[in-house]
Amino acid sequence: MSPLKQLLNEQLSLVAQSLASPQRLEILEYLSQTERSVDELSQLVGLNVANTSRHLQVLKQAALVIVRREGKKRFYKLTGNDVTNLITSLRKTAEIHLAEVERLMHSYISYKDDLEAISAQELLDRSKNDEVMVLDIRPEKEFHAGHLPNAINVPPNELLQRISYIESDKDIVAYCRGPYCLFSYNAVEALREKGFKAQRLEDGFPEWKAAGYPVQHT
Amino acid sequence: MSPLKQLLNEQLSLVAQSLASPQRLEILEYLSQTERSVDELSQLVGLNVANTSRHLQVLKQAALVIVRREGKKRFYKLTGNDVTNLITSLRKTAEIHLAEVERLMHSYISYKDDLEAISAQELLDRSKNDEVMVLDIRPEKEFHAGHLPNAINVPPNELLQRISYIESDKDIVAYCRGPYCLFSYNAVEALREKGFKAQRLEDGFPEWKAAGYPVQHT
DNA sequence: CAATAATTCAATTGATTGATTGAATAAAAG
DNA sequence: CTTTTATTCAATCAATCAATTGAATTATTG
Repeated sequence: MSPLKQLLNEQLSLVAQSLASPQRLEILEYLSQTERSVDELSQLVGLNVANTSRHLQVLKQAALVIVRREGKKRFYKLTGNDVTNLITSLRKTAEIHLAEVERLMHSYISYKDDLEAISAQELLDRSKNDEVMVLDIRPEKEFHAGHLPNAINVPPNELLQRISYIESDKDIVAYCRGPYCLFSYNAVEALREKGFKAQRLEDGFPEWKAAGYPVQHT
Repeated sequence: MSPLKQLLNEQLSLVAQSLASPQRLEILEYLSQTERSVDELSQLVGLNVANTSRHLQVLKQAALVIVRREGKKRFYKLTGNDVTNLITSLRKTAEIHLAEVERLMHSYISYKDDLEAISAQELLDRSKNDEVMVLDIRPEKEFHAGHLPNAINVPPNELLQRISYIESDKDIVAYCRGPYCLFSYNAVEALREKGFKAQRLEDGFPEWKAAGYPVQHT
């Protein structure tokens, strides 16, 4: 191997190494929604602060996250959309080729086949003609950190109450954190029971944003 | 972490783990050109056969490669274009954010800034009007496993002789194995010295193919 | 100075494990 | 039955080293 390739590949393998941990992948998942402080993350992923901090150092060294300081807290966020793309790419590859992943997806998300999803482009087209109502099924905080244009936030824990108030003759599209997030599945199921025409967005908010589609901040 | 996410992330981390090795990354680089037998690969990357075989098992377990048997030999190839995309994604992320990678790129490829490259889409547009001559600077074997439409193969070791025979008033675009391959840089440099108007294609053949652009087999 | 937030340190656990090689084995071809 | 090709096995060397935790430390705010 040429010395250049050797050195470059060592760097790449370092980045890959930083992704080779279920805990860190989960941290990145939370960060792909919005920036978070260390102790917020430590609660979300269920690790203690010291350990969480350690994992974040590893990700920082691989240049996947950066820190911002604000008062006593430090907020970590992804270094860019390309990080989301990288993880999406990793997921897609695993999903396509790893039988085990397919099996898992099906055993947990038996809807997957039934509720065929709408693509980002399709949603965008239909939105232009004001044909659809878009629901963001994520906690309020993540919604405010960025969401689809004209999306209405319905936090997952308020789903059932809120659905009763919905009045619309438009089709409904729901999305949430990403392909492995169950919020939007639950929402679509509940909406259909109420008689609405509802569909899931193929991917979640991070993928939408990373693909360069418009994002609104409210 | 929910049991589903836990299990899925364990699978993803397995795939990432398989990428966390300079040797395996190099193997994948060679496989992204065309399928290869074990001993062919072992020579290319400079590892003995047993060791190369072991690395290939790891990649196979991560579902990044598959084997085809033909007589006494076993040919390994990537499971799909998404694998190339995954590696491209990994590279892009490292390139954008890791200072070390940038430094390496610049110290070895000082041309990078000078010889600004042409994008895939741009090349395709200009090709339609028959404005450009496309050169494939890779070994003959890789060329025959697939190349850009109407590309002319100029193996790197024959570069200097072959250039003397080129007669053309069209602009020339050269490409090779990928962004870290130096063949096309050398070609462009040599061509310019001869007075041609020559440019590099931004990425190499694997990226072209993975992006879904047309591929020709000769 | 006290309280809060996060990092760093030292130590433990637990695990591996990861790359590598020579030798044995298997599978196919002639 | 021999040759070729690749896999698998057993063993070695080399590391690590990775995740985790409690305690000490640093930095900031009030």
